[in-house]
Amino acid sequence: MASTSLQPIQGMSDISPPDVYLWQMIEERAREVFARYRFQEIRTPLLEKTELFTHSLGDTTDVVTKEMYSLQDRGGRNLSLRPEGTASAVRYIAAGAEETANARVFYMGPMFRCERPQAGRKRQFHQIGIEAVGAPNPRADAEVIALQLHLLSAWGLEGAKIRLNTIGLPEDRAAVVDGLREAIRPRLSELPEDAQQRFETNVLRLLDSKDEAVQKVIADVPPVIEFMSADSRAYLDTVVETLRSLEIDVEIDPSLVRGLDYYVHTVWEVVHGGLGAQNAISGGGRYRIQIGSKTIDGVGFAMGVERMIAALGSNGITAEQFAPKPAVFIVSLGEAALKENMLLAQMLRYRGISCEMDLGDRKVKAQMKRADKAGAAQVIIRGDTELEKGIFVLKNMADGTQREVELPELMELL
RNA sequence: GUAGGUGUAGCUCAGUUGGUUAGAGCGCCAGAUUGUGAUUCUGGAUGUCGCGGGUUCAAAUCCCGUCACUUACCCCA
Repeated sequence: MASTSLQPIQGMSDISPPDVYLWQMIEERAREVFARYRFQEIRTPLLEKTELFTHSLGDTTDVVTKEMYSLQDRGGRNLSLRPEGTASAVRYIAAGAEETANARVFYMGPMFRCERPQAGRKRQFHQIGIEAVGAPNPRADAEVIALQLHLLSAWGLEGAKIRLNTIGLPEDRAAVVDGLREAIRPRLSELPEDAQQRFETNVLRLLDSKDEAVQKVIADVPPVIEFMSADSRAYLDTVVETLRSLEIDVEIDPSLVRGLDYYVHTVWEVVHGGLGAQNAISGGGRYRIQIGSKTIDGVGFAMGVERMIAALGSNGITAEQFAPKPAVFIVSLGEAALKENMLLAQMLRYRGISCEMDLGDRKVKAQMKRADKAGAAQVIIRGDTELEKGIFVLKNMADGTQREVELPELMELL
């Protein structure tokens, strides 16, 4: 058992081989898909002014009030590790000129939230996300959702579902809140105490409560869309219609709400079974963020990589399947051969052939065993006898056959 | 912040009402005739039983504390 001082801090973990190969696969395929949809990568700092997050996410949201890693630098500036990626991306876009007005960007990297860790929740976790900036257009929302599904299939994920809803425009918010309160008020006494408080502070949040008593009341409440303007309803209709024409199946979930204040219109979540309580692998939506003197409209999503990996794992997709294997393993016997084989290995590596060898003076059997474990397709055996004759024994590990070859032929066969 | 669970070999875990040399499987290393890998057989190494204190003739086992991990609530990816 490792001593505690050797462990990373709570809620953060090392990603080591072979796990890292799954991460690489996910990142590589994401880049391929993003390129097809013409999204470009941006890399923003992990540390930002705290106010960037309080202003864009909402200064009463849980993420901002109790989950940020905040600190003061030596100049007394209030800084925070980013708890999500949209704020930074939008800051970058708002700072730019005309050409970024319709930016399509993606990012991947660590995010930080100082919460109690549990299944599917780390304090340092990783997100892959995109932002498509531009005036609200329901077709853009649909395209982003289509991209999201494309990603899932590129990764080989089965069994994910999309839940979609609208939370309307800020102008609708008052009507929605009033409408909900009106509908719930007669049964307020049925709710537990904390839910009654939320009735006052944030009624919307009651919709996705896990509390049975709350759900019972919510079940009889009309869907939020009924309190919205005709425009907001038409917006959702167009999103759904566009998705249908792309043959994308979504489930409308009137109870879906989001925890960040910047969302408008369309919001959605990708959920997957077999993940534990945190079953959302991705959250997305359309947003409107005031930043400086500008208002940025956009639509995007962020996927939790750790949760994605858990979902893939429940589909039987594991890191081992993506671990690279050496093209060739070199077995040596004798001092002179070992020395020559290191030179051979170097030459092969410079020619782009991945190659592993044992630098000790272990027995052939032990070296063969290691070659097998490493998954080498072929093994070169060269001892002092081969060295004298100027030949190489090349063994095919799959069928066990082997032959003696000279250097030119060896190079051809590798 | 609140509540439950767990902490024994590199990994997964067993350890019976406290009883003396703490186990298994996997992995690792070595051997089964001379330089050949998935199998089989034989042998071997490795533990401050999370840490600290207490009860006891005796503690991995009981009690207290502490740390870590884990699951769930809140909320979120």
